[in-house]
Amino acid sequence: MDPHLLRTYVAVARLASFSAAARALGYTQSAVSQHVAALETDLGLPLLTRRPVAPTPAGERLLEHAGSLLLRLDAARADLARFAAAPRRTLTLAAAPLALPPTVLDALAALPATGVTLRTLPRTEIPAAVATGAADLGLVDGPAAPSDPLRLPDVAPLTARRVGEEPLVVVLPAGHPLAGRAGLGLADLVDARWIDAPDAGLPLERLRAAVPAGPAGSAGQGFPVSLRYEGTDVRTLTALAAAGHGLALLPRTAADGVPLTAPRLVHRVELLHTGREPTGPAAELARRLATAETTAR
Amino acid sequence: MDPHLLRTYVAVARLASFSAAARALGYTQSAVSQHVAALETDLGLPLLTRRPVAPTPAGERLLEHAGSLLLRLDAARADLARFAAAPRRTLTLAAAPLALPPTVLDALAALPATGVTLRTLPRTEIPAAVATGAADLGLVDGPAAPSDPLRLPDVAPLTARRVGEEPLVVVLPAGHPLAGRAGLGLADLVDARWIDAPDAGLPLERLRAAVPAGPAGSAGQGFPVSLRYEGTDVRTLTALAAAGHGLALLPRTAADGVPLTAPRLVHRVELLHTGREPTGPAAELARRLATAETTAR
DNA sequence: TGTTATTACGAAATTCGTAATAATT
DNA sequence: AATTATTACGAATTTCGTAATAACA
Repeated sequence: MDPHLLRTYVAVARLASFSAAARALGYTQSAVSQHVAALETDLGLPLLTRRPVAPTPAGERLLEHAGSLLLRLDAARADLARFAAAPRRTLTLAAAPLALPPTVLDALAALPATGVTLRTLPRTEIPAAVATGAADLGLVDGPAAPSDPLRLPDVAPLTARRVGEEPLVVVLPAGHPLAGRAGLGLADLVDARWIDAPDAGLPLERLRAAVPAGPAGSAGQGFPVSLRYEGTDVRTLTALAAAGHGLALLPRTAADGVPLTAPRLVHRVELLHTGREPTGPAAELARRLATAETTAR
Repeated sequence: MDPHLLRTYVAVARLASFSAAARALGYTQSAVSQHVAALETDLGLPLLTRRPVAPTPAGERLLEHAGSLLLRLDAARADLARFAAAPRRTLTLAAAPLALPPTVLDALAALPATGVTLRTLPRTEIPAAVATGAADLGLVDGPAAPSDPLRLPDVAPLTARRVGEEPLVVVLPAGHPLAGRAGLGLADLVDARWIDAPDAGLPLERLRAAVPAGPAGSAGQGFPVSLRYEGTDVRTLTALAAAGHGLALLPRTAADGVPLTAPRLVHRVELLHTGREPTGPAAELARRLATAETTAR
């Protein structure tokens, strides 16, 4: 299972064409065909049906493996490359949309302004961005039990450090029957209509798992979805919620809303960097965030 | 970064010798030397010091990456191999020492007796055993917030399903001052002496993270260790605890002890299998455990 | 001096492109 | 008929072993 073979196999499967993959990779049709054939004989299985080109069940499965395998390979190479590289003079920061609370923005503003690049990505892509060196530091967020670390996909040995934790609020449209209430429990809201915004907001899937059983034997799996928003723009999400498309759960500083009482969950932000100590501006930011965290407690 | 090169590099680093690695891998000294040289030029870094043979800092780091990388490769190959393999007639079960509650033992006993092999492993090795095909099914356990999934290292796309959850108890020696108490909170015990038994018991590290802040501003990191036990034998652990070497936290069915009141944690057991549906006896066991779980609720 | 890593070199295997062939729409 | 995958084949490269060399202990 040579990574080269895997890479071409992935390209062929994604483009659904040997020749297109060959063009994309700078190979010949012939070479691509040979790569796929070699992989198939190595594994002893057909991976693709030809005409139309589509992965077999085994091929589908290989795609899952290949994705994280190739990602890890890139991550390893990038990590090793940092040993030889000169200390960075610039800072590239990859942040999930809700992972920029005021503390982080302040620390960022206080940085001696070298070239800072800030990039917003869906939260699931942040670890990969840091691991492959596309970003020097990452800011991930998510719902978590108070003082529990986030669940992050491990693409490489990364270090995560908490830089913020705040309550969650529910964004309700003005006329909503619950709008007057001072505090709500998540369990009160399992039957409400929700906006599923896995990238801009918090993935509902996590909430389903977090709410113990549902009140009074509620069947189904709670948190029914009225609208799905696939972008990363938080203001769009709050606008949708205010307009009555459904409820949305956000950290307090991201939106005005009704606070959740005694929530089992908080919104947590973690700073992500590679296993070794960061250097240059990245180290500076990490230091500022660390002190901001400890003094705030 | 050819996997072959990685594999020989890992062997050389672990055996601290080119020639020993060559013997172990069925290569020549020369070939091994060339492999390492190729890897070093590819990455542009020295990975090993010679005489004595030891990894450089970059080499250390590569070892971390290589470990999970090669594991994932094996896992992918094993997973794909299952597509071609005949349905299994036997069942190999890899279980952590505390991951065999009565429900599981009952289900196992009720199986139409084909060849069943049960293997006890440290909990950290269970996912790898399942992913690489060394076991058909795995049973992992660990402390978790009630109805929260366990945190498992993702070596491959595995499926985990809860098969049991029970309270935790503290094993105290007979004369212990707290022995009379009906129920204890974990926070009462941060200053007690503990036995760290990451394989036989529950890793203390997890408890440190789980207990919010420590009572009355307790400094340090709580749960001081008086003895470390590295085996997987639960009876040894309970004996050590009873003899007064320190406290141990165990699931209720594994040991008599003082129950923990209102714990933020329970002991949870999950059944692990590969992403596709298991076949043969493995499927049978999974089915029995699923029904046992739902009827027990 | 004995063990162990590196280097030189050649045979064998592999990899990839050209070009011809076969199969599908 | 046109596009696209496979196959045949040869040149270039890579890989691994033998054997000589060099560097420790």
